[in-house]
Amino acid sequence: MVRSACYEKDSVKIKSGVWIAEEDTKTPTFVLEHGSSNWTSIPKKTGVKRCGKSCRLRWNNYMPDLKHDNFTSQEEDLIIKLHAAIGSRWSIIAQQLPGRTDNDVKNNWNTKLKKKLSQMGIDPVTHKPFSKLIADYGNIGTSFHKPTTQIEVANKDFRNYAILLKSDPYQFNQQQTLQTTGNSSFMVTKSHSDDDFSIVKGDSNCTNIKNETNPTLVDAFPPFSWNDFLLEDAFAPPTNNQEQQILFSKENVMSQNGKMKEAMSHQVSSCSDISFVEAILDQENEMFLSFPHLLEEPSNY
DNA sequence: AATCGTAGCAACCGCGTCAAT
DNA sequence: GATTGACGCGGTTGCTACGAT
Repeated sequence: MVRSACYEKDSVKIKSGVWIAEEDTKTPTFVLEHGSSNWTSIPKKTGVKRCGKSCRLRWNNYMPDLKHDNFTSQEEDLIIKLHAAIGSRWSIIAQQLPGRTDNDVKNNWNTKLKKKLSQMGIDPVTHKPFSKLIADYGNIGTSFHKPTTQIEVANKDFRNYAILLKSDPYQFNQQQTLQTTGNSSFMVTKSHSDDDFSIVKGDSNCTNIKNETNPTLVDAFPPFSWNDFLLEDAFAPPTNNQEQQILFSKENVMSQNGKMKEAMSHQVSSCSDISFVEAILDQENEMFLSFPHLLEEPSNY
């Protein structure tokens, strides 16, 4: 189905462009009084000649509790770290920054942070130093390995998130939720009083989730370093030494999946609407637990 | 003073997903 | 199962302000 995002309905001319004061008064007043359950009806009820989508966007960007001042250096650091970990998922990143919208975060990234990283010699896409990218360019084809299985992808996500947690003690003293692959999300909790943090795989609709603690994942928080913003090379095979030290080795991931599975089993009792996709992923995880050799390098056909 | 280039921000657009019919 | 409509997200564009020439 192809149609314009904002189309004319009932012969009402849809206005576009900058919002005027009158429109800015009508829409928020209506939303505050009646809620925002049906955006398409709001233009009709308020008399504003905008499409519902436009009203929603305007409301989201100008809700009363939003900040409109410049980003602090702490906020910018957090954006960089989160971008390194999960990429340009602006809505998720914005959830970690109270009072900021995804549009704010995205604009700040595009106008300031990308340049900041580039000036420091760091590629804002891969979060690697340009020098390393150039060096790696010469090695393309010799050691190319993409994460292909569900567990390997999760492994990469966890490794990135572990880097994130390692490098940011001030932000992650509370429950944090990050969406990773597919419909899944992982909730990570950490406290400053000990070095433990817990990971559970969750569903956004579920509120009663039981945690499993894993004390081995992060041992200590080193001082801040820009190196923390650099992603581990996802395509390079680990050296023997790295293989031993890596936070989320296959065994760890399998262990994690076991724990997540266990955690999820607690969830099932409280969440009746666990998705079909999650069930399929469960089956896949169970298969890999039973047949660990399947985690080995895929065959080249 | 006029022109040009750039940065920052607001809004639009297209697509994917989901729910209702 | 197919269609339709609504919502949410990320990429992109356009406008405005401001500084440099």
